[in-house]
Amino acid sequence: MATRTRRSQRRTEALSRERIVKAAVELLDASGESGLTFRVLTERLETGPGAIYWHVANKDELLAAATDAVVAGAVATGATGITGAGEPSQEPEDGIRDVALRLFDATEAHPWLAAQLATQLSRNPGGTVAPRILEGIGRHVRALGVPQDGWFTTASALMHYILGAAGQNVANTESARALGPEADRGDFLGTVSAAWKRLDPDDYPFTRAVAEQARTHDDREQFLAGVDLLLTGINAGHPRTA
Amino acid sequence: MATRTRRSQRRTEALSRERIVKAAVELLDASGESGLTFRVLTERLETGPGAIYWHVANKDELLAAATDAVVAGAVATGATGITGAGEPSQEPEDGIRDVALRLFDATEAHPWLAAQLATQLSRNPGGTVAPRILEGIGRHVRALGVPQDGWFTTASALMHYILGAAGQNVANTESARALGPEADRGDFLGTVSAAWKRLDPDDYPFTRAVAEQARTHDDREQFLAGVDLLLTGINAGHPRTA
DNA sequence: ACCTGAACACCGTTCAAGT
DNA sequence: ACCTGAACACCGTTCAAGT
Repeated sequence: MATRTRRSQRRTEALSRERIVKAAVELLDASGESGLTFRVLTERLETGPGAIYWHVANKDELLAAATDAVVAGAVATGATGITGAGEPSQEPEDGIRDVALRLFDATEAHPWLAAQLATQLSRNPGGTVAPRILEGIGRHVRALGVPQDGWFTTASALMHYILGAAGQNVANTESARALGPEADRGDFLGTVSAAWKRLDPDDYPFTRAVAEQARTHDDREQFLAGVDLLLTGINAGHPRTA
Repeated sequence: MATRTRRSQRRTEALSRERIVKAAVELLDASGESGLTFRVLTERLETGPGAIYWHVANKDELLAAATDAVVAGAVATGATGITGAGEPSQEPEDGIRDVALRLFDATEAHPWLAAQLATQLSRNPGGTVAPRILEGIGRHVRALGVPQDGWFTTASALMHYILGAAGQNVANTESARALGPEADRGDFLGTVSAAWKRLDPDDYPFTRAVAEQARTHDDREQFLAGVDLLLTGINAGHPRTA
């Protein structure tokens, strides 16, 4: 059974918090939150559970680290509207749409992210995730000409909308996936739409009236429409004269 | 040990899905998601796990039912703006603020709700939770004079914002509680604010600039300010002439 | 300082058996 | 139809022991 020189050439790199978090993200991407287990993490990293606990306090911290890593990557890509030279390069509105879409796309690429963001922000709002997002949005809020005493409220409103909407998008994508390999999101939205049309007309007139729109809507477009609603409201409060 | 007539008068009511869900909500309220266990549920209801599984498919379904029950209660109270007589009774803007606040308050009364809403909507968007919220908001969106082809987008934007913001509010309340029994949310916000002020000035200029506002802000006010931002944006799109 | 791996307490879920 | 409760597979976490 050659317990010896097997795989001697490709020496396993030393365990590190970084490697553990990376493996965690991969497991989460591959099979969701329930797929992240110390057992499979242990196999994947070819160690024992004790080794992992040396680098990471517990599973909650591991999930937080995974969330933070992904958010950091999402917000960082594209340098948040400030390009190398330092010129503004885009209108503040576009900057906000940009950050929003990056977070939106991140939740699409990592379906576990949305629920995890809610949990992380909720259990540990003093953590690193909120500042990352706030900062990504905030620079543009300032550029928008919002008076300083409205900065926090404005940036928070945008952040809350983004997180809420991104979560809902994952919902649709994931549920479509759950319908089967050959089903697409159209099939799934059709199912939801049909269910809504079957609701009690007395109790759910609006939802029924809107069922058709739910079936044909584009998530990305709808997401941006919501951002624009907020932008309009924000700009109405302090008309830019420049 | 008198196995007999003990508690014969207060005969245990028959088990039912309703009783199970009620007990689940109580456990969740008392000790969070980790406090809801088939073991303690079993003790509380004086049965075996098999009995519970007769009424409920699994833990996920139980969590979904608990979430739905709480949302139903929150949205129903106050009859969603339509009083007995049938008169409008309030401006549509106030109706929206009303529904929003009810959901906001519900997440405050049931700290597990926000994260659970994200999970439920995400795993099962065809469920009952989304229609309930949509309907509560939708009636007022219609009354606002939004053209029909904008109904879904508008109501969805409001729902997403509400869910995102409510989640963040829980965050602050819970974290304050975690600081200790005598700590209030002011103590907690102070801690977060201080942490933000310690961030790298180059990486986090906005978050640092906003740290003081974070310390003194009122969650409820900020929540409503966001709703109003959206309302302004919505009304700007289709000026009411009435 | 970092890692091993057996052991522990606890979890959701099943199922043959009862009434 | 509804309930019992022992049993199963699996989970996060600990810790004495190694290097």
